[in-house]
Amino acid sequence: MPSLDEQIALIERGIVDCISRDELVKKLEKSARTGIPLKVKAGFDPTAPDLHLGHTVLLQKLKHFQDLGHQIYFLIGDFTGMIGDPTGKSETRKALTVEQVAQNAESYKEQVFKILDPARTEVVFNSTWLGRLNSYDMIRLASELTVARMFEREDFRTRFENGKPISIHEFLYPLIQGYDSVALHADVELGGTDQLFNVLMGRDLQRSRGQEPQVVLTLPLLEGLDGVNKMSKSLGNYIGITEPPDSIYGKVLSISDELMFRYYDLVSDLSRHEIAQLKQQMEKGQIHPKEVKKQLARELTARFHSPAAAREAEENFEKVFQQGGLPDVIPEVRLPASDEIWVPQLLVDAGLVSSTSDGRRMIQQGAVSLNGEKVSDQSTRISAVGEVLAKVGKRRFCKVYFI
RNA sequence: GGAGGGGUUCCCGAGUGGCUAAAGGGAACAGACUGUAAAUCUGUCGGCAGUGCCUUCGGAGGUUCGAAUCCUCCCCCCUCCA
Repeated sequence: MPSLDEQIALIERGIVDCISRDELVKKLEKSARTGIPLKVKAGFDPTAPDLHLGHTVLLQKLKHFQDLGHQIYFLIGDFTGMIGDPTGKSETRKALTVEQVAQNAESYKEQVFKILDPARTEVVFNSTWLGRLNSYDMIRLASELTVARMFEREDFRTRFENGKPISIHEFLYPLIQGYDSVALHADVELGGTDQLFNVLMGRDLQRSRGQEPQVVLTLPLLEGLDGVNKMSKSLGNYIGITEPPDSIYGKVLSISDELMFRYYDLVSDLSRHEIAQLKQQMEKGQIHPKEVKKQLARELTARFHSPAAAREAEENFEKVFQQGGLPDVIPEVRLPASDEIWVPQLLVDAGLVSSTSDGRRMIQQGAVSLNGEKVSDQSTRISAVGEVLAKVGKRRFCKVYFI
């Protein structure tokens, strides 16, 4: 077991808020003394079982606690998932069925254990205790806080001020999340900085029910590939941890140089010292920025796949994008043979463009080639026999077999 | 319950009878450039065998030669008053 100072240093790496540090120290001391591990909780939304790099910031921190011998509660918010979130502010979410939740949970486990140690992770569902609350319990829970307190949360306040709808039940979400901490007797809760309000709610409720309040740690939100918005599936600016090696590698390499160091800070296993060194060498011109980025891409690809897969992804990338070659794996499509086929139609059938109009546009823009020959006339027809390699833009390929 | 405001193409948002497939911005895609799928610049951005036709402006009807724009009913959202 590392010393208390070492433990705290590890825990504090990369975090934004720690409320409060004194309490954290006391809990760690007590745990060391009694040999009872701390209960560390983090909640996840059951509607999106595709974890992305942004989630791993939090998972890495959970891993730190695990490495220090503490107990992780990986909480799946299936109760709220089954109710659905009808705010409609982003996409309207549909309520999930019991089967879907179970399925998603399995998918979660598969992904999460790429990072966490299954032996020290308890996957829990908040429907276990929330499903047992009756109306009376819910109203009593709701009586424990005020509307004014709710408006402390920026999201609610701005939506209200901008005339955007807020459903009553949205006020219940922070309460429910806080109640989870009560039910689990959580010692520590982790969340993104956007969750600060919600996780603090757990402290209030624990206190009002005579429990020792949990320590709250918040982690920065990882920016998505655009470098501006937070990484999220709905914005499409994410790197999913189950994506194929080529895709992970390529996406990492596509980020800006500035964002690259943000990623290093938040998701790399390198020490702060090593990162600072890389940065310095790059600024001095001793290392090319691209090399620094490749290193990150290799590290992350290897983490979610394997070092071998990372090497292969790198070779593929260089082949395709630096030398304009072809990737090893090209999607294949079989189409019925015929005398001739209009090229835009071929592109639609091959799934390379969404409509023949789109296909014509691509041809106009000089983006289409067949067997390496650029197609310049949008009325081009080819005989539909044998096979043809169709390419749209730099990275949309399809091998078409006419049968 | 009363009064007022609003629902536009993937998103935000302009548009009050024809010149509007609908400004502008964002996203996305393509081309150039580049160490990169970054940045920048340029272009494209409803569908269709095609410069013509079809579908689109919350929904359904109606007025008109012609409607996102006018009328009727309905659905949804917001604000204020009660």
